[in-house]
Amino acid sequence: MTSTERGEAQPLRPTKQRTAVVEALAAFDDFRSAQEIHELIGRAGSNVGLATVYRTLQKLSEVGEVDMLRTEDGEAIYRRCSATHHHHLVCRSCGATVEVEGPTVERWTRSIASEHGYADISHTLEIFGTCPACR
Amino acid sequence: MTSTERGEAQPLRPTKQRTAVVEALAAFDDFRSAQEIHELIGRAGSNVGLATVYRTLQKLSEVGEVDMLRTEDGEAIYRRCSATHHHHLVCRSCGATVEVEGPTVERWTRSIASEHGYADISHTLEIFGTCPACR
DNA sequence: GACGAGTTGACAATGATTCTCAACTGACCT
DNA sequence: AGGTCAGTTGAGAATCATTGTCAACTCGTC
Repeated sequence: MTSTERGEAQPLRPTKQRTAVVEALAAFDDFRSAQEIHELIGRAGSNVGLATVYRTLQKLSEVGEVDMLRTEDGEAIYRRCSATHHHHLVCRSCGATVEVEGPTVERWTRSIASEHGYADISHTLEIFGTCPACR
Repeated sequence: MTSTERGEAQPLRPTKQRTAVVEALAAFDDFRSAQEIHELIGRAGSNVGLATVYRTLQKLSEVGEVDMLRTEDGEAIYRRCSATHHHHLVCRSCGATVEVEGPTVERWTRSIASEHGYADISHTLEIFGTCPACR
């Protein structure tokens, strides 16, 4: 098994634009659409093409630097994230997000899957609710 | 609290078109896109407008007769389903789907959420893997 | 057999995302 | 410093799922 096989994702070449995206991501805690992020970057003074924002977010999410999920209507939204496997607890009204994790679900999904003979398991899980501030 | 408030979803008026969609849904077990379903209906002899297929699937999913989920690239896919709350175990390569359920996750999400003060909880969970037939 | 709300279909419109391609840039070599 | 080249960028066109529009139709009911 060579070490290059596992899609090592060679480090992205650092450019003005990528820096701008990363900085924009640092500015909020909830999930935002690519367009909103593009907007933020513009507002912050830099000027990065929308296509580039899309490309960058895509790459960052492949590398695991950002989480990507889909809104109800299929729009992709992004957020910087910690490197470890985790899920999200998202406020339905203000979008406030908490990263959550725990062995319970991991164990459950794995056992359910193997019960049915499925291998090579992965899963997605998002929890929605109303946060304390929005009650 | 009146009984009409909770979006009771009055029964859909039965039409040729809706019947055709429901019949098409009966013909497969995995998730299909609206366009594929439209295609199937055509192939089966009926002729239903694409917009109608979209509208119907949307309504059926509101009523809980079909499950809707999003592919990696944001496309909506549908499948008839049982009425009870459940999740899916989907084969990554052939799409074979098993409905799964269990108190474990339900309990876990509820407790995680309330730990963080979130109320009025809901969640989405999909498990992906390779089914026995595709190993 | 007429009426009215719900439904349909053809097609336009929307909107997020991706593609295209020529121009630019960063890292590296000499 | 100049040369080279793969990786990157931007502007706008192109794609494609999905939704809106609106006049014509249909179901159940009177």
